Amino acid sequence: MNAPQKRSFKQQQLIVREDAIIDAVNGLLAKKGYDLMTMDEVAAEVGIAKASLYKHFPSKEALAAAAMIRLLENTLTYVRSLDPAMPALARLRSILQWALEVRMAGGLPTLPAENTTLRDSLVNNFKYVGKVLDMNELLGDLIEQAKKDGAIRIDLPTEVVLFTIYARSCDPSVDYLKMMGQYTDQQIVDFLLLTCFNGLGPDPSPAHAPK
Amino acid sequence: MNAPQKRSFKQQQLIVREDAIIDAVNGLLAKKGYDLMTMDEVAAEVGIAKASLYKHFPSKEALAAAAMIRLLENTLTYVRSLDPAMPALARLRSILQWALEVRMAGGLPTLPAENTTLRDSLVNNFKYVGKVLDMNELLGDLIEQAKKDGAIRIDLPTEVVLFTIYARSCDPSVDYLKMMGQYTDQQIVDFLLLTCFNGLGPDPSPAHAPK
DNA sequence: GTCTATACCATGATAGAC
DNA sequence: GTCTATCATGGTATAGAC
Repeated sequence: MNAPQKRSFKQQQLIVREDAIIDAVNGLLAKKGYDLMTMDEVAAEVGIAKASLYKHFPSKEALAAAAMIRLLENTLTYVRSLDPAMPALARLRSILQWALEVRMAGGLPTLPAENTTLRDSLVNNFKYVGKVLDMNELLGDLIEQAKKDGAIRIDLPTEVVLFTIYARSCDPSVDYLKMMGQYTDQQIVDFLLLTCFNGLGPDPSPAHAPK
Repeated sequence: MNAPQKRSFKQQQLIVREDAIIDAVNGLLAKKGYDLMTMDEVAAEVGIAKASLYKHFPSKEALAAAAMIRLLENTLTYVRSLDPAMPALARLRSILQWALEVRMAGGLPTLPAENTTLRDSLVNNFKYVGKVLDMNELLGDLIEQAKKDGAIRIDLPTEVVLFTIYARSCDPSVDYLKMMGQYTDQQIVDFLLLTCFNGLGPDPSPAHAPK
C-alpha cells in the first residue's frame, strides 16, 4: 500500500503526537517555568521515553520554542478574528482578557522577560521573532487607533502601552490573587483589566456618587 | 563574655564580609534570578573560594533568603521614614518610585512570584515571612487611608491594590523599555507610575487638578 | 520511532590541609 | 575561615538494540 493516503495518515499521526508533546510542554512551562521543567517530566507527561522526545525535537530549547510559537500563533489567530468594527480599545481589552483567561486555565507560560536561557534562544529563532513582530504591528496599530479615538492617553508612547499590555498578560498579581482563593477567575480577570486600563486611582466619572 | 572588645571586632569583621557576600548575591539575583545564579559565580564575585561561602551560609537557599530579608528591611526602613503628614497616596507613590529606582540601579531581584524553588524555601523562613507581614500591614493601612481620602478606587479590594503595587515593582515592561534604550531611567519610572495609578485610559480631567 | 542504558557535564555541597 | 580538591546528584543528550 504505497497509496498517498497512508503517508498522509502517518504525517497526521506525527503531528498529533507532536501536538500532544507541545501540550505537555505548555502546561509544564506555565507551571514551573523553563529552567525547572525537565525533559523527564515532559516524557512522563506524554507517556513516552525521554529519548523519543529527541526524535521529535532536537533539544529542550527547540521544544520550548515550538510551544511558544504555537502560543503566539493561537494569539495571532484570536487577534485577527476580532470584528474590525469594534472600537480599538475594546479590541485591546478583549485581547488581554482572552490572554488572561487562557492563562488562568493553565495554558500560558510567563513571557521570557529575564529568563536569559530561554530568551537568548528565542531571539535567535527566526520563526518566533517573526511572529512577535507581526503581533507588535497588529497591536501597535490598534493602540494608535485607540489614541486617535481618545481612548488611550496620548502622553504614553505606543511602545510603552504595548509593553504594558504584554506585561499585564503575565502579571504576578494574578498568581497571588489566585493563591488567596478568595476570588473567582473571572473576578481576578476583571480586577486586572480595571487596574490596567483605569489604574488604581478613583473612578473619575461617578454616574452615581460613590461613598 | 571574657573579652568583649575583641569579640565585637571580630563580629564586625564577620558582618562586613557577610554584607559583601549579600551585595554580590543581590546583584546576581537581580541579573540572573535564583535558578541561574551559581555558587561559583557568587564566590568569584566576592573574591573568595566557594567553600568559604558555606562557612557563612549553610546553603544557596539560606544565602538568597538573607539577601531577600535585607532588601525587605531596607524597604521597611524607607517606608517608615516617610513623613506621616504626607497624603497616603503620595506615600504609596513614593514607595513604588523608590523601589523602581533601586531596581533600575540593579539592586532589586524580581519577587519570587512563580520561582517555586526559592518561594518554597522562603515561606518556611520565619524571619522573611514576618517581615512580609509587617510590610503588608504598613502598606495595607496606607491603601485604606488612601481609599478614605478618595484617592484610590473603592471598588478594588485592598489586597488587589497591594498585590498590584508589588507586581509593578518588578514589572517586566521596565526591562523591555530599558532594553530599547530610548528612554532615561527616570522617564521609565514616570511611565510606570502613570500607568499604575492612572491606567492606560485617557486623562479624564485635563482642566481641573486631581484631588 | 520506541525503548533501556549510559555518557557527559554543571552545580550544590563537603573533606581535609593549613 | 580560607583554600584546593573532590564527591554526589540530577539533568541534557546520545548509543544501540528492536
